[in-house]
Amino acid sequence: MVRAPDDLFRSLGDPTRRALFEALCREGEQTVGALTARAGVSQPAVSKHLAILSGAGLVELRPEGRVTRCRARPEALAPLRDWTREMTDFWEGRLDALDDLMTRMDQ
Amino acid sequence: MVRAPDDLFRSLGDPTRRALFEALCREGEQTVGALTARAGVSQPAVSKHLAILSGAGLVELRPEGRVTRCRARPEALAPLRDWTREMTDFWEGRLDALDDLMTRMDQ
DNA sequence: TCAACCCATAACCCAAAGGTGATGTATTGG
DNA sequence: CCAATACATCACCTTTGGGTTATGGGTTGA
Repeated sequence: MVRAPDDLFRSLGDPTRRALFEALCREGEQTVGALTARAGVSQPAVSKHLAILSGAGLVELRPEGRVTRCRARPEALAPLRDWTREMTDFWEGRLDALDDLMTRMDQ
Repeated sequence: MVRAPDDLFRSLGDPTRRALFEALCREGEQTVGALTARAGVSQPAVSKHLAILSGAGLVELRPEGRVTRCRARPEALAPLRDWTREMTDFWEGRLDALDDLMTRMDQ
């Protein structure tokens, strides 16, 4: 089993990166320049963040002429969803087991 | 709208903390000492991580005599689940809108 | 009571991460 | 063809974060 969620959590842990990803999800494809305009940080910072998001599979970077178009890949969130569900399931599984135990003890 | 997921992503971004949280979800309540035994880091490090997890609401610390019992609170993952769903919904919403546009253009 | 135990806190170190400005490299409009 | 544009990369700085050892404060068994 891979440590798939690791890169995801790490990438989305930074508020600037989360904001970039959110903007792309909400508003669709945008260029690096457009993202930089509202990011509140410099263009190199945005480029670096986008590279990290791209590395985690969360963003696709598509160079096109002299601009680079960026689009979100929300499918990449799947391992994260799976992980949270797994954690909750473990928890509820243990509760069920406890419940069974109590029931058997009652008899 | 609060930025609730921020603390969650940050907390779970560290592999050691993720492992602690996972252990508590899988195996239920444990003392700090028991967690330290397999954490691969020192006891102070574990205590610090647990404090962070507790701050994010992911873990409940219950001092009891001279031990401190720790249990996971998977309910705290809810904002994370909501956020991922929101991001996916935005994405699909935009796809639907695009679909509608195409349909209308076809006519 | 007192020694052993469990844990939190303090003080500190070091690597990693996020930020910047400067610069390089294609690309394109005029 | 040349100047401007868009972005990546470089070199560097500062802060943050995770790690450690040392220590202190409560709790408990002997």
